Amino acid sequence: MSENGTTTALANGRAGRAPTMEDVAREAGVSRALVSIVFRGKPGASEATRKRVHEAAQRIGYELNVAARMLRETETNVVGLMMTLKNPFHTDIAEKLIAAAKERSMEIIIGAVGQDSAQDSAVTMMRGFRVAGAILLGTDVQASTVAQLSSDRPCVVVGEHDFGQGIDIVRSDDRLGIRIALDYLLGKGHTEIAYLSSPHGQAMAERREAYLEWMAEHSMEADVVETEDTEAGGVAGAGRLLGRKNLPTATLACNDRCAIGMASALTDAGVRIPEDISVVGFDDIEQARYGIKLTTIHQDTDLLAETAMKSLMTRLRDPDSDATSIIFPPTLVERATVGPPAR
Amino acid sequence: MSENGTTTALANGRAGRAPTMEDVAREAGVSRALVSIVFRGKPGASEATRKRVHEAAQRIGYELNVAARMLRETETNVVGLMMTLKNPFHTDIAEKLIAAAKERSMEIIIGAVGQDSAQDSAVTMMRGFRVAGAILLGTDVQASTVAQLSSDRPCVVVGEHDFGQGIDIVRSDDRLGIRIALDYLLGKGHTEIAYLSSPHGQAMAERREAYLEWMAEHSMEADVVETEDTEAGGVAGAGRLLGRKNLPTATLACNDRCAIGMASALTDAGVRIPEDISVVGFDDIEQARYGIKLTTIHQDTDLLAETAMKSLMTRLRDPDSDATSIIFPPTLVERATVGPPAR
DNA sequence: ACTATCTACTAGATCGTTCTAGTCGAAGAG
DNA sequence: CTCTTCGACTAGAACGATCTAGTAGATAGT
Repeated sequence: MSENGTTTALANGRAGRAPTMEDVAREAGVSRALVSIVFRGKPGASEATRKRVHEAAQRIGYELNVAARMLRETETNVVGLMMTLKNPFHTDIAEKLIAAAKERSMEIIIGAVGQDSAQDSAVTMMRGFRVAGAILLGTDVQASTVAQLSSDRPCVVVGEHDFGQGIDIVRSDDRLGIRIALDYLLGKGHTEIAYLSSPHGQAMAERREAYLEWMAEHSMEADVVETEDTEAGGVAGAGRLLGRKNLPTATLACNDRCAIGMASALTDAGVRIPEDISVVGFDDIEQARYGIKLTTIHQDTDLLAETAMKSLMTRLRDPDSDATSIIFPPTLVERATVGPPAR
Repeated sequence: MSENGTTTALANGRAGRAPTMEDVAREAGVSRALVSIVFRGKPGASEATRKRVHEAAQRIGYELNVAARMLRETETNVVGLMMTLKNPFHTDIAEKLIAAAKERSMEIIIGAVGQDSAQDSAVTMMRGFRVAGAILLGTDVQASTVAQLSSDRPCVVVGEHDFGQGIDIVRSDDRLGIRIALDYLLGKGHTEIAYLSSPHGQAMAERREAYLEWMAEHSMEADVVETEDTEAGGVAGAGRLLGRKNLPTATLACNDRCAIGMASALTDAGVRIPEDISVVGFDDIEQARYGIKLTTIHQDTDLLAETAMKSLMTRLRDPDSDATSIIFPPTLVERATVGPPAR
């Protein structure tokens, strides 16, 4: 740029601008290209110069410009993660995904969707960043979301069901989970079992289906309370139950948040758990372990996260490989919310 | 680029590459610069062409390349948000911040730090993206983190205390919160009040200080249980209490997560809440409303989030304005974990 | 001594935008 | 009629990296 000696001293501190590789190169007495090589850890530089470059960068407070890198790079190591911040099951998996990504020196950018799921903005963000791949945490992943993303890059959906070919799925066996819970309740002697259902997403639909199927198989009367998969939904569901002449002896909720809300509202109304009514949840979020000590269906978030990342890496390496559906069996974890039926 | 008629038909679909503004321009029959004007919503294009450009973009599936925009743009509208995904208080504020950002058509990128707080990677990310400003959610924001970020852009710290000049602070009055809680317990007749303390961060230090101060003022014997500000920390704290000859009549925890963990462990041990011991938390996270129904010190997350965003916008508009510390008074919310002392 | 191979390094093109400095034609002012 | 102003539009430089295609010098094989 400025090649005259007099300005050189000022040149590395262009007013108000962050230093660039050019500045580092000048400081270290090498070319810009070599600085790039050093920062990418690619072969082609001696140990001595690597050290010199890093020191120079440190000295002038250089930080790599991610935008410039992303623009030029032919293959990116950024993957997008769509999730709901307020969903503990999501944050649990997300934290593990981030760790898994770091191990593979991948970057994760988070596309947060609100409770009211503005999935479009997450899609726009990921497409805008040209992420190499995407991991979508259910619940209620829209087919259009998947379609828009998967046309240009591999996608793996965690916790939701079918989205046509080319989409990797990693999830727990929701049907099995529900059956395990119901078998367990039956073993305790329960025959009047209500189910708190959520209208959101395929996983929730399958849980509901599995409940109906099992109840039919056992010639029991299905008792579905339609509500939401949140604490507030659980409270609403409890309200519905309390309005009846008599309560079921047990309830199975579509997830832990709903179970926790319901249990809380029931307790408020003077209904004792598990003496008067038993409650089972689904997911085994961290909060299920405290306070209420919820008996629930456990999903292995470590396994889910690690597998999701592995699936994505496989597809990134070999984009034409077949998409896989990996389904893990959930397990029951007994805590304190189930007892024998009251009547 | 290719100016010969024969390849034109193929040119807009360069194999494997996402369409660019150039492609949109060709499709709409205008220049690349005009497409840019349209996408930025800047004046300089007629309504008719705006429509034509948008339709062309839609038709060929164009999505703006964020990296290229960020690289070229002189002033960015991206702000960084550092937070802990697994901290419900953070996710609560984060969700509101995201909404507040959207209203102002700002973008937020999340730098997630794990429980074990790897704040450096969040700093690297934000500096790498050249964010215009940063919002840092405590707890335990390191001074070095703030220093590195604030040298190049305005920073507002939410929930933590002093970081020297130039740093905006938005927080609740922790000292007042603790005093309100203790006054309330005293009003109920409690004189043996233990405090579960966390070593992380300035806010926690101030809460602890305020407890010691208040106890001294009231000539009561301070009883600090050193633990962590998580559910597991609460369990550990309860264990410590249960190991004693007799329990205090009330406990105040450094935050709700800790209170919930403690309450859970106490209940497991057969200690009734609030009959045998009273429990007060701090923060009023959503989970405090369910199950345990924790009496706690409420922080207004709506207000905190909105104010943080406002402070940041002010500083972005006028970087030389004085940094402000905005401190809100917290309030007590009575639920079900406090009663008169057992003895 | 001649060629081949390897390591260390560099110049210049390139990624897809935004920004700067215009051009062109129509409308309005005198 | 000329001069200015304005709106609509465009060409080309710039942003800060990575990538391609090299060069120079050392080492080794024949």
